[in-house]
Amino acid sequence: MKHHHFFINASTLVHAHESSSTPCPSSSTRNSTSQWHLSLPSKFNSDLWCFKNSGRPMARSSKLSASFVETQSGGTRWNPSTEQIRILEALYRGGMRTPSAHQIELITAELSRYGRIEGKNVFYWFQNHKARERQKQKRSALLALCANTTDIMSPSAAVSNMGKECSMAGNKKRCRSWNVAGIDDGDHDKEKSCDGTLELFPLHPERKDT
Amino acid sequence: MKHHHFFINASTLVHAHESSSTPCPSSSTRNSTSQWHLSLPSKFNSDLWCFKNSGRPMARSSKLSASFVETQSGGTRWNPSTEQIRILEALYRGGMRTPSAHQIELITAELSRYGRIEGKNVFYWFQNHKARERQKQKRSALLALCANTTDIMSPSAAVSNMGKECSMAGNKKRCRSWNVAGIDDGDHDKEKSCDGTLELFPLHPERKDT
DNA sequence: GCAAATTAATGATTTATTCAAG
DNA sequence: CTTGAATAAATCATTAATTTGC
Repeated sequence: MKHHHFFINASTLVHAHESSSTPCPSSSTRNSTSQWHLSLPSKFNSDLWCFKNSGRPMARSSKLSASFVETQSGGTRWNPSTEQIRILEALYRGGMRTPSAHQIELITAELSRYGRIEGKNVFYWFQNHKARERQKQKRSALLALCANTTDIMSPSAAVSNMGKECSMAGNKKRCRSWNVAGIDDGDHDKEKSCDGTLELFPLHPERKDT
Repeated sequence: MKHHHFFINASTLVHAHESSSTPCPSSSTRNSTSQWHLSLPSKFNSDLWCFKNSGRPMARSSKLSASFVETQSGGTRWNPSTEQIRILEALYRGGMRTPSAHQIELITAELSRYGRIEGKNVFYWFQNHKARERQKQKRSALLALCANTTDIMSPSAAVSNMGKECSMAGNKKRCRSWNVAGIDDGDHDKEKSCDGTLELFPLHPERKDT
């Protein structure tokens, strides 16, 4: 996980000619912001941010596999070149986390010199990278913490719980019971009282430490 | 699954009471609402919510600050366990923001099963968590705006623009452009340009493909 | 050595939150 | 209370690594 160097490059940059079919919609309706129901922030909704998968159908089904996909000009997902990755990581290290539309533009422009790339790729890259860095970090933190506070009773439970909110199977079903004010989870157990004041908890189902 | 684990604790409340040197007047005036200039809802004024640091003297003296104010039972400040955090966050997500005195009682009772905890810990946790969530959000909003306007190469424009809604005004000096709020990696390489506006890239150092 | 099979990474989408404006 | 804007978390899907049998 340390070294994601992809030896792709050159092949991808074909983009230029292949984009044949309506790069960004085109013709008439370039203002269609919803071609991607992606919940992109409005700032990304300008036609600049069409994000239409470079305009192709996406043919995600037929499994044309390796046959000629590798001509990736446009049929496959973005495959960042080493240069692109290097730059993106440098930006990330520099503190960039959620680039603005304009920044994405610039970045895309710059990175396009190293292979095909679109704004959405940059956008997603930061989203994913940020999330995964955090995840990585969190995990180690939790593990450390977990080691310290074994208060959960069984390490296994603790571990499994780490990521999930209260899926502690079996043992402590009392999880859903405190859903106080609003936003109900939907899993209505008998214990739920939702009135916020009373029976916030199962009221001492068991005890477990100190 | 959220992950804002704040290891808050009660340290903050120190200031509140120490200022007047009447920690929890208690004895006679239990109805004194102002012992904590914290804007505690009146409902917290019952003696139940004296928050007298668990009944100990509280060393109301000068600047008891962090020294030992939080010397809860053991001598250290509250250190929430993972379970406690998990539960508190679940409640927060469930919509709880400012639990009533009764709710705090219940929550404290429940959480005490996972480690030492007092009502004030719960109370302050919600105060802090709410505040920090808001802060975090506001900051990212500002940053986004900042990033947008200041963009990559015209700080001036940016500044003028952001005056309108970013209170960050003056003292924020417009952040380091991208440098978000979050968990900074800390591993900054030389390429960091931190001014965010200029030299996002080496600006075309060379070319290498196509 | 080479591919099919398997696993690990990571790009792309969807879903759930948050706060606060209306 | 409802809804808009924005983001983060969770998840889906595909590509690259790698393992394995020959």
